[in-house]
Order: sequence, then C-alpha cells, then structure tokens
Amino acid sequence: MGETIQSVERAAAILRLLASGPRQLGVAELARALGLPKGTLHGILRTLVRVGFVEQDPATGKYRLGATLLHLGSSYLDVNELRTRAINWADALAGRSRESAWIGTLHEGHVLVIHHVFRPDDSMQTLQVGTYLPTHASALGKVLLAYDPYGETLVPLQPHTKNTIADPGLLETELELVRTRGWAAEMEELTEGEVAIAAPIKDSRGIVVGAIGIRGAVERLAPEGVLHMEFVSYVRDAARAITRDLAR
Amino acid sequence: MGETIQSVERAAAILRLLASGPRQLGVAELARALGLPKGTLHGILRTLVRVGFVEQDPATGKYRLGATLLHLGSSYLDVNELRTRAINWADALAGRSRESAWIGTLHEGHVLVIHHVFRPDDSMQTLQVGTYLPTHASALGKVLLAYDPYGETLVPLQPHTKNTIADPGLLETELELVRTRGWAAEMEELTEGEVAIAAPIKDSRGIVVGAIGIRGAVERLAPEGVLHMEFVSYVRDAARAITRDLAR
DNA sequence: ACCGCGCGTTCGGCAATACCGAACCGCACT
DNA sequence: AGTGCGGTTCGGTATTGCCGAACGCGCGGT
Repeated sequence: MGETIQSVERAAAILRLLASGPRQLGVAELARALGLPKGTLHGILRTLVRVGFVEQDPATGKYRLGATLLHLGSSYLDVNELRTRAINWADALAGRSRESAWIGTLHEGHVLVIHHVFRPDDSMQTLQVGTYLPTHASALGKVLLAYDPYGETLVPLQPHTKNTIADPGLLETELELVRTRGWAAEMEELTEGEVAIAAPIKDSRGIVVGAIGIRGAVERLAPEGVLHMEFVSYVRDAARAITRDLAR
Repeated sequence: MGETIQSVERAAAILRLLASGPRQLGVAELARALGLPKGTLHGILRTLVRVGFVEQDPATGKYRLGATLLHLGSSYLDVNELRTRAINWADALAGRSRESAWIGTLHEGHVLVIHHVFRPDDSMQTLQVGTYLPTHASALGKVLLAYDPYGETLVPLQPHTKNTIADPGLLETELELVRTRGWAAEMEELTEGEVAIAAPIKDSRGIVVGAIGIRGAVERLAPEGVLHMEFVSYVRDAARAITRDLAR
C-alpha cells in the first residue's frame, strides 16, 4: 500500500476527536492530543471550517463538528446497498414482532447501526442510526463477531450490566454457540430489562456483511428468562429473506 | 481570511461529489468533474479510504462514501445544542398535534433537517434527519428565509407541485406575510396532499437559529383548504418554548 | 490595578511535501 | 487482435503547507 496525504489524515484525526465526545475542543487541546504544533492545527481547522465540516463557536473560539457532516452521513445511507435492500424487511420484522428492529455492520471494532425501526405504537424513542453498539454486549455484535472472517481485534470487554460477558474465554464459547445455532441472543447484557435477538445477513458469496435483529423489554421477549422462540424465527426469517434478496 | 489547505479542500470536494448522488464514482469521473489529474485524485482517495471516509467497491474499483461518515454525522447531532434542547419539545408537539414534527436549520441554501419525530401511531415512515428540504417550498424554509439576517442567495425556485411558489416576487410577499404573522404555512407546495406549518426559534440574542413545525395530510390539517388554527398555536407554542429554553 | 497565564490567531522562512504527467496493467467491447 | 477506457504506480520538481515564535486578548489570582 502506498503513501497517504498527511494533511488529509490529520484532518480526519481532528474530526474523529471532535466526534469522540459532545464537548467542544480548542486548538490547544487538539494540539496536545495529536502532538502537533498549534499553528499547524489552526491551518487545518480553518480549512475544515470553510468546507463546513467544522463550526467554530463565536463566543469561546472553540471548535465542534459542522452541519455538512450530518448531510454527508445521511447520504451514506442512500449509497449503502445493504441498507437500501433491507429497509422493507426491517419494517416487516418490526411489524410482525411488534418490537424495534435494528440492522448493523461491523465497523472499527463496534457495531455501527445503519437502520433502526421504532417499535410500533411507541414513537417516543430516539433514533440510533449512526451510533455504535458494543460487539460483545449486543446480539447484533455477537453475530458479527461470530462470523467475522478477519477475527476482529477484540477491544477490552467493558461490562455494562451484571450479565455482560466480560471474559474473553466465555465470549468465545458464546460465539461458538452462535455459529452452531445460526443466531444470537443478548439477555440484559447491555441494559437492564432489555433483551435482543439477531441473525446474520450474507452477501452473494456467503460472506456475512451485516446483522438484523430486534430488541425489547424482557417481559415481552423472554418472560421468566426464557426466550419466546417465535421471535427467533421472525428474526431468522428476515435475515434469510435479505440474504436471498442480496444474492439476486 | 487566510489561506486554506489545498488537499483538504479537495478531499472535501470529493466527498461532496460522492454525496451528491447515489451513484458510485470512479477516479476518471472525479478527475473530469474537478479538473484535476487522475494521479492527484488517486492520492487523496487512497487517504480517504484509509481513514474510512470513502469505500472502494472491490469489484468495479469505483468509490463511494464510507461508514465513518455516518458515525461522524450522528455525532454532530449530539453536539448540536439547538437539537439537544429542542428534542423534548418536538416530542410534545408531535404528541399534541398527532402529526410528524420537524426541526430544521438553514444550511448552504437548503433546510437541513436536524430532528424528526414520526407521527404517533404510524411508524412506517422513513427518517429524514440529515436530508435537505427546499427553502421556498417548505414551511420550515419560509420561516428561515423570512428571518435570515444575511438575505440568503436564492437558488432557482424549482417547482415541485402546481402550488409551488416559483416566482421570486411572489415569494418575497409571502415572506413578508410570514414576518408579520410570525409563522409560515405551506399548502401542498412540496408534495400533493401534504401541508406544513412552522415557526421560528430564536437564540438568546433574538437571532433566528432554526425552525420547528409539523407536516401532515391536508385532510387533517386543512380540510377544504382552510388551516385549523389550533395546529398553528401548537407549533407557535413549541417554538416559543424552545426560544425561552435557549435564552436560559 | 496589575501581572501572568492560557487561549486563538498571525506570519514568514525553509524544506519536506504532495502535486503532476506519463507510463503501466487489465478489462471489455469492437 | 486491437483499441480505448478503466484504476494504479512512480519519480522529479517546485509548490505547498508545515512549523515555531510572536501577537493580542480575556481571565483570574494576587
């Protein structure tokens, strides 16, 4: 692989840093974080402001992400073929299961949510498209890890609830189970009271390119801790349908 | 204003071009569009691929937007203060009016949708956050134009339906009306059968920083072509509440 | 009231940097 | 086979954007 352009890489690093927290960052902070002189950073920031990728708070002088990025991000959704093909099936899945439906892909060690259908008759939810879920503590993530051809580098297994699988060995046996069953469950391992189910979506060559699943209250999906298998078949049906659609 | 960094500006231009249509673009196409040598573009593209802003189709070699941008875009939503403050009020507005609620800002001659609450009891809608609405053919846009301190350069007034205001003079009198009334309506000017209402959101200095509104079927919001004024007050109440909130 | 620190910003010289154009390779269509 | 069009590579060149020091400002401690 060849060389890359320094200033563009640095610009990307700045954007990632600005996106890493809701806080606005100043030139000095960025300079310290990236180990670069202030003047250098200022030049890149000035350019990023001009193209709308970054905005500067007129009061404090600090920098934050710009609105153009929101538009670029939503344009990505139009381009993404998996999402385009899967949208209708996700709607159907949400309708049948009466729970929220989710589609995700593996991205930089996280599950990137590329589609999210709200639970029917419950509109007071915030949309999660574009956010990350942890791979080890979500059903989507387990599916994606289990079928990951590259054996993704595991980030530290951060615990979220008392049920989170935080031990690498345990996670590996769980992934083995996912591979043999062909679907994954997550029982209050990310949020207390919430349960999720997911299954893999494959492309025409049989490679797993994403996962689809549902997520909802434990009382509905798994009363007394036992999953209702009908939900599992809803999810697997949807996953198979999309896979078939992609093969066409 | 000082100089800007060439390569970063070019990288941004590439991203904008890739976002302008759902089609994937090749090096040669980009080179022609931007008037740059192929080699130069390839270098920038290679870098953009490395940082995840762009993906390359392994089959065709063509380029498309990358998943990292989706994540950056959603991070913008966390940073955006207007949206953070307005979310709850938008939920309330959607609940009271039983229609979909929208929040938008002026951005590069368009209305950028920064929040969107689905109509209650109707989840089969696609989320429009991050997309553009035309300024002259949407209620949000009319509000933003009417109160725009910079007198935004008007893009050509493209007609969408037979009701679209396509004449600059007529639009100006309409904006005058918006300024005197303090709110805007849009009667099937963007989509047949749909009507919208919007009102301005101001910051602590009284400058309009966004607009909030609702949108729905003409039968419900304006039967026989006459707006139900209760909807107007819902919208204006929400706008005033957010304005008050921002002043705090 | 003052001083000093930290901030964002400016500037100009230097050399490293990233442009550029021509050549390369593979594919598809003629 | 040939030809044109894709994406990619490469090395010389001078343009480019880095860098570090200096500036102006606002704030908080003294």
